Amino acid sequence: MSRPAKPSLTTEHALLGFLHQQPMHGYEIHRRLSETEGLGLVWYVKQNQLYALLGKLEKKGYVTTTLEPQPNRPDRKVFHLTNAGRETFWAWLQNPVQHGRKLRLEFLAKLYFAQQEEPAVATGLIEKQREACLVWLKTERDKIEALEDEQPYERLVHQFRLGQLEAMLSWLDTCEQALPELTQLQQEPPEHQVQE
Amino acid sequence: MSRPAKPSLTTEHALLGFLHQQPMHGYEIHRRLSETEGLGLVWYVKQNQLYALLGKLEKKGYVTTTLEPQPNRPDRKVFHLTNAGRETFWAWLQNPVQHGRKLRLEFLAKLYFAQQEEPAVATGLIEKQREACLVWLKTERDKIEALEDEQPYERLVHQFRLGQLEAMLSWLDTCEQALPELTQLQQEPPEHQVQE
DNA sequence: GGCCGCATGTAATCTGTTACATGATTCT
DNA sequence: AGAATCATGTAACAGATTACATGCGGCC
Repeated sequence: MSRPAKPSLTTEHALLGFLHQQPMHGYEIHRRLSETEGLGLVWYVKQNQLYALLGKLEKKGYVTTTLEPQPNRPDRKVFHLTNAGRETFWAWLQNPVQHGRKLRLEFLAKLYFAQQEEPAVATGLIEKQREACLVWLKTERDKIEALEDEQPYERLVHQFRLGQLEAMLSWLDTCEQALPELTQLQQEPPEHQVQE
Repeated sequence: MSRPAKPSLTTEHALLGFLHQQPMHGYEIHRRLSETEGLGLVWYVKQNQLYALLGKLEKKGYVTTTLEPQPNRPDRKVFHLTNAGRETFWAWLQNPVQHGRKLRLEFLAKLYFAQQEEPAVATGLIEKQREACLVWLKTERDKIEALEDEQPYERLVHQFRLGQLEAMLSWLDTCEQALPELTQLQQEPPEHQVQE
């Protein structure tokens, strides 16, 4: 009788984003993640790990698979999003990351997919992330003030985090300004076609 | 006939720093890492993982152990640095970290131990780290320039990294300025005494 | 009586990496 | 002839996390 348990929303949910665009087979996802453009710049997943992750997503019921025979090649295993998968993806996409160190990978991945949706999705994500960052920032500032002039090492630690957070916040502003430019690219005709 | 292989210098070498101060048993190291002061603020290692790491360091020949009987308690297993351990620690301590994401944990750990040595050790570490960061900074700047106005997502990715690096560099300056304050604390009498 | 501190670990699990395996086609 | 591309994986190992295990003394 185990309940679905917590979704916990980690980076692997980003894979659902590819299937949200259209059903896709593993090799194709790997090809996209291997490009030096797009998400591949931020997140590279090794081929074997990718297949393992896709298998896990199937076991959790986020995707189903169909086999597409190829002449003289192994069958393509095409992954399709289920409703549960779609819901999980949306939840993942719209929630900010809960730690500063996750901006580098996970937030950038969210932004990548958010930017391909309605502009409002990306705007909302950025706004929520900014709020989260501001809370962390305040915490660090308070800690630094509380330390005053004692414990110089501890102060340096918090100043490091503070500096990183300030840079993140100012970068989030840059993101917001770049959004129109970002979303207008989506209007151009798609380049990749999976079905023949 | 396997050679010692590369030392590879990871965070676990930080443990050697505790033993550099004086021989110590596992529980004592854990106690220090559990404090909200000092290194514990940056690096928390779970008890069982700590024992595993210490065992690994012993197997690699960086430490030796002696048993110190306790009345009504399990024997203390006291770890002592070997010459190999001392050399490895110094190499780890003096070399900058090789990726920006390692500043948060590993560089801060290096700084913690460096600050307890001669001021020149900390100064040298900061300077080397600054040089490494400047190289990364230049790489990112070049990439951003090369992109010009195309590929706005890619530009955002590099701008994120650039912002983090700039914050790191400015923080390294703060570190250097804080050094005198930091090292003068070392002159005060030690608070922790292991031997009775 | 129950929890915290002292002091040590082992075992099972999860996650990720490296290496290995297959087999046809197209490019150089 | 050899390498790269297409397309899928398995097996072995390394690392960290979680849970489990022991046992005494002192405090509330």
